[in-house]
Amino acid sequence: MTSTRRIGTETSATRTALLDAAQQVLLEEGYAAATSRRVAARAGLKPQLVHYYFRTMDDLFLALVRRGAEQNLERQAEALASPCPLRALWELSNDPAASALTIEFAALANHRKAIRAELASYGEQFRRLQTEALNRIFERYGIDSRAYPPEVMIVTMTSLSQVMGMEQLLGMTAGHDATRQLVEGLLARYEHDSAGSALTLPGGSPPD
Amino acid sequence: MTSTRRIGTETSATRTALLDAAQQVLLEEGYAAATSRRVAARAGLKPQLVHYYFRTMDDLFLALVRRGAEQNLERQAEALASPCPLRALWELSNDPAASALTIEFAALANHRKAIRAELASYGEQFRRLQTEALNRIFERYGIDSRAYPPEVMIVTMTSLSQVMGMEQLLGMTAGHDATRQLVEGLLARYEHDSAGSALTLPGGSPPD
DNA sequence: GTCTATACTTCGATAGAC
DNA sequence: GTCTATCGAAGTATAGAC
Repeated sequence: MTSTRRIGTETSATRTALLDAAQQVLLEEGYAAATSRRVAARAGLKPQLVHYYFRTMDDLFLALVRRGAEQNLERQAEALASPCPLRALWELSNDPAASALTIEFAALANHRKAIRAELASYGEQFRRLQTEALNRIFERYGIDSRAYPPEVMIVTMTSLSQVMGMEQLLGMTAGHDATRQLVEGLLARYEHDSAGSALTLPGGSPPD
Repeated sequence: MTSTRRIGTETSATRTALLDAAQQVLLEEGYAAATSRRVAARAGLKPQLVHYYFRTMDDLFLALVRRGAEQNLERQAEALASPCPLRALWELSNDPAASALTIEFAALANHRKAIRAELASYGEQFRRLQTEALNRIFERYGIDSRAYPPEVMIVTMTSLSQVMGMEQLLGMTAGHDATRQLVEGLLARYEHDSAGSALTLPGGSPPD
């Protein structure tokens, strides 16, 4: 039969601290460094607590994927409901920390079946919600959905922000400014930037 | 002082076997599984040989990055010199194995300074060669480089193939077909597909 | 419900034998 | 020039104490 081993509560503050620590380690040092010892050390706790609250490391990563995805689903819903949904979506997807996390999760998913399934499931959910919203938005803006389907815009925006974010982490920036300018131009055609845009402030945007 | 420890020859067949094994493990199980023991086991050799030929695991990964990049630089040069350079570049970047390797290396580079530097250096080199070639091609095809700069096309094609390749590995395909169709349509506007296209040919081209 | 003592496995790396 | 014997550190996970 299955073991009688017990497991910590989902509402425990210690559990949350471990998740936070795991996310930090993942972002700063990569998933190969996200070991039970280092995660616990980051949280100022004993390594065995990781296994008490998550049993296996896979379970910890799964919990992290779920928590992050749920947070992002909320943020995306807000973006899509905002007065400038295209721009809001673009800025949301240009969060560098999110890019870094996605890379780690993608690499992790490449050889961990459970994580791959969870990530794919959330990914499809994101894309479905985006596509539904864009269908309505394209209609509102009068964009021809047959010549330029909403899914294509979604895939393109997602790809551009993801890869440029990744390249930026490596220190590569060739072609980024020109690409951003072109995207901004397209967005401005449909959504005038009266709602404060951090990316196109007059006077030129400050470098990072 | 520096240690007197010796190191294997660059031309050794054993060394090449270890590089091949490392690449396989990286592709199939991810970089966290690419340990000296597993790489050696895949090659049918003793783990200590990894450290004899590469001293540290970082050195092994660096050698792998260099070997892969040099191979790809050659393939890209051929593509750019072909009669349909845009299509050749698109098909080259749509190699799924290359996408998988890039993800692993990117994740690896996120927390290993030496690898990040090497990857960024090669990345800039790729992009520079691509941009130079596209400048000539745009001129030949009569594309307005100011409205649509070559770097933007490079970044866009690279991003699309990279992210769609990654998503495909996860099992996500929403929006891919429509996006590919649109890209193919754009390419066909400039380059008629008389030269065999591996992606659209019935019967397909043989895998490597 | 929460945490610790402990077992056992695998890791990177070196010194030294052939 | 090539490979092996071996070490100390770090990894996951469980059984049992508070």
